[in-house]
Order: sequence, then C-alpha cells, then structure tokens
Amino acid sequence: MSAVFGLADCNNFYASCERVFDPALEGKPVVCLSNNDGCVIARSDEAKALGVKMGEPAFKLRRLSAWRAIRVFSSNFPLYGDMSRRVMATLEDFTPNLEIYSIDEAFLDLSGFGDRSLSDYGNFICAQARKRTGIPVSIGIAETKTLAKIANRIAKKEARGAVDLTASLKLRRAALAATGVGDVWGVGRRGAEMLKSHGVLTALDLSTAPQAWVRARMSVTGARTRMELGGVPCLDLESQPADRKTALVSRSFARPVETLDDLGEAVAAFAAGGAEKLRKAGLAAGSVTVFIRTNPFSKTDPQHNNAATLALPMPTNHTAAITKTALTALRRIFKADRRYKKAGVLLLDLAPQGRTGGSVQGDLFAPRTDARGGRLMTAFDEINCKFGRGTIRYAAAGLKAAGGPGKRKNWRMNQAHRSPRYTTNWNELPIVRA
DNA sequence: TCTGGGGTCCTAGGACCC
DNA sequence: TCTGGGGTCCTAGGACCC
Repeated sequence: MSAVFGLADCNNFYASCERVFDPALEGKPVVCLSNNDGCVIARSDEAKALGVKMGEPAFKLRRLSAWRAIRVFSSNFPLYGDMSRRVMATLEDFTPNLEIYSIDEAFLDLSGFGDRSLSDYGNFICAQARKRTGIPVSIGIAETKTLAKIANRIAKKEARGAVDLTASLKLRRAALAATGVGDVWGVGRRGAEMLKSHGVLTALDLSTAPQAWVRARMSVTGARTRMELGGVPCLDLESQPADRKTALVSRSFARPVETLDDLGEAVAAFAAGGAEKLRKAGLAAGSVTVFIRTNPFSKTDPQHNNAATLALPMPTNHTAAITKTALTALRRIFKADRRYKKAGVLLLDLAPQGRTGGSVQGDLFAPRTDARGGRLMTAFDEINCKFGRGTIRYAAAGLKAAGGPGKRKNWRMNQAHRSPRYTTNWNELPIVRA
C-alpha cells in the first residue's frame, strides 16, 4: 500500500485569525504587519486583489489608491499561536498521524483511506476545521509531500477545499504542467533562475529532467524534489518534532542605534529572551553568537555587518551567564560611528538539559536498500554521474548513514589518486529501476 | 522617515588523529 | 603514469522554508 499525504494549510492565516475575532472584517481587505509594523506578512484575498504584495514595506501601502479601505493590523503572535493549536487539534481528529510543519500547515497521513473518496474526506476535514475554529483551510492530497504541496496550491488558486491528485496520472501531469518550477516546494529563487536558463520551466519539466543532471546542479535536496514530483516519496511524515538546534532572538530597531550602551541594552534583552526560550524547551546552549548590522537599505550610511561566537564555560540556560557572554561578544564586534539597524543573539549547540553531547561509534552502517525495498544510490553511482567512468584520478566518497545510536556516522572510501576530491553525502536517495 | 523573525540542511574544505 | 587510507569534527557560506 503506497503512502498518501495530505497537506492542510490555513488560508491567509494571520489575516483569518484577525477575522475570527472581528467578523465585521469579513469581505474587507485585511493586512497584518511584521514586528515594528515594518512590512506586510499576511494579506486577505481582498488585499491581494488590491495589489498588496507579500513583504512590502508598510509605508508603501499608503501609496495604494485604496489604502484607506485596508484594515491594517500589527502582528499578534500569541493569538496566532493559540489559533494554530486549535486548528491542529481539529486536524488530529481525522488522521492517525500528523506532522505540524509550521504555524499554519500540517501534513496528514491519509494512507489507507483509499476505500472512500479522498477528496470527499478532504473536503469534510476542511469543513470541520472551519466550523470548529473559524479558520478557512485547504487540503492538497497526493503520493508525496512535494506533490501534496502542489495540490494544495491548486486548491487555493481555485478556491476549492480539497484537491486530490492521486486519482489519475493524467491529473498529476496536468497539475505539474500548470505549476511553474519556481513554485515547487524546495526550489527557491536561485534554483528557479538556474532551471529556467536551461529551459526547465515547469514542475513537469523538472520531474522529467535527467536525475544525474539535477543531482549535480541542485545537490541531493534537488534530486529528492525531482523524485517526489515523479511520485516517489523521499520525505517521510515526521510526527515527532526534533529538538531544536538553534534559538534566535533578533529585532530590527525602529531607529538606528549608535552607542555601545544602547546596543548592549538591546543585546542583553535578547539574551534574556533566548535564555527563557531555552528553559521553556528544557534545552541548554553551549555557545552564543551575537550579530549586528547596519541598514542595508540605506544608500548613504556606511555599512557594517559583524558577528562573533563565544563558547559558554558550560552548557547553560541561565540568563546571567548567557547575557555576560553575549555582551563580551558584542564588545568585540562593535564599531563606533556606525548606525546599527538590527541585532540579535543566536544560541547554538543546544542540547537537552543535563546532556552535553559526545559521540557514539559502532558498527559500520551503510544501507543499500531503503525501507520500501528500493535500491539506494551509492556514492560510486554519484561519482560516475559526475565524472564518468575512467576519468577519475582521485575520489573520496563520503556516505552519511541514517544515524541512530551505535551507528557510525561516516563511511568514506578513497579510490585512485589526485584531486579533485569528491565528497558526497549519503542521504537515502531511492533509485527507481525501470 | 518608514523594509520581519526564526529556523533547517547541504557542501567544500581544513585540521587533526592513527 | 605514479599517488596512503581511513576516520572524526568543525566552519563558513549558500540556499531554502514559513
């Protein structure tokens, strides 16, 4: 039985949250702003129709002819977090397995629901979420996460509740053909530019591009995306959230900050906030990075960006210890006569409290088949992709195993001689044989 | 005048060990 | 024709995500 993924995504989430608490906003253009009311981070459909762009600076809103009609909100993240929990709790009732992917998105395990219409079931879930929380939700259904994203995008575009791409290959093909390569999950701006310059314009084009070519140009993540578009799942549902690896507290300043004292005050506040985050999560930091930067949009100010990382004497989540180290780092990077616009404290090397890391070694672990019985690509397959047989003078292939206690982390094999050294990571890339 | 905040992963290459 | 092989750990920078 093959896997089926649903991607449930709240429509215009923050704007929809504001509407739940003020139904008079229904049908009106609603916009939510970032911290400091800096730029637009959510728009209702009506606001989109007026030409409000994502990420647009708030002051530019006033240039729109219809700006007086737009209801503008400062962000209220505690509210959005609470609404998110309610939506997720609802979704949980309709699947045995749920992965909360972001504040407004969740992947649902819909495998084994094939005896009824998946799109009917999806529509039912959407209706229930709307009824119980007031938040409009759409669901994309497909054989892989990447395809489910595409299905969801279509659902939103066509103002449908659920879109199911599992029904026929023809349907999937049409969806891929109608999706620009830049709109594929995992393909960002740079990737899209590169692909377009080679004539790969749609998701369908990417799904049929030669695997080795994609692997060479877009690394293992791109190769995975390509396979997922073809219906081969490379990304699993992860219902257990992993421990966080970093924690960041940063802000843009409303006006430029110029003195070490003022900057220190801000950094101390960020450090305290970071320490509290860690305590809530039961984590401790091993080191602290402080960064400061001037306003990159300024055409007149001299620019300065800098950062420093300092190890803490021992892993901790105590405010005093983290603040002290953060301020030491700040003193190292501060430059007088600069107008700083943003600063932050990044806490690194997070580990569950009481455990300070260490490494485990054990038996060699080099899987050759994946969980579905497919053969996994080996490092030598990749070398041959890249250089072609017979041209290799020296190669080193690193295989990164799937981890887990008792498993050795890396397995490297050196062959032949002379550079270029070629290293690749092992990342469970399934190979489908014709 | 005014342009967000918080994350993850991958790669290349170096340092260092036996 | 001409060279060591195997392993761990770390970092900077880039790319991507919501």
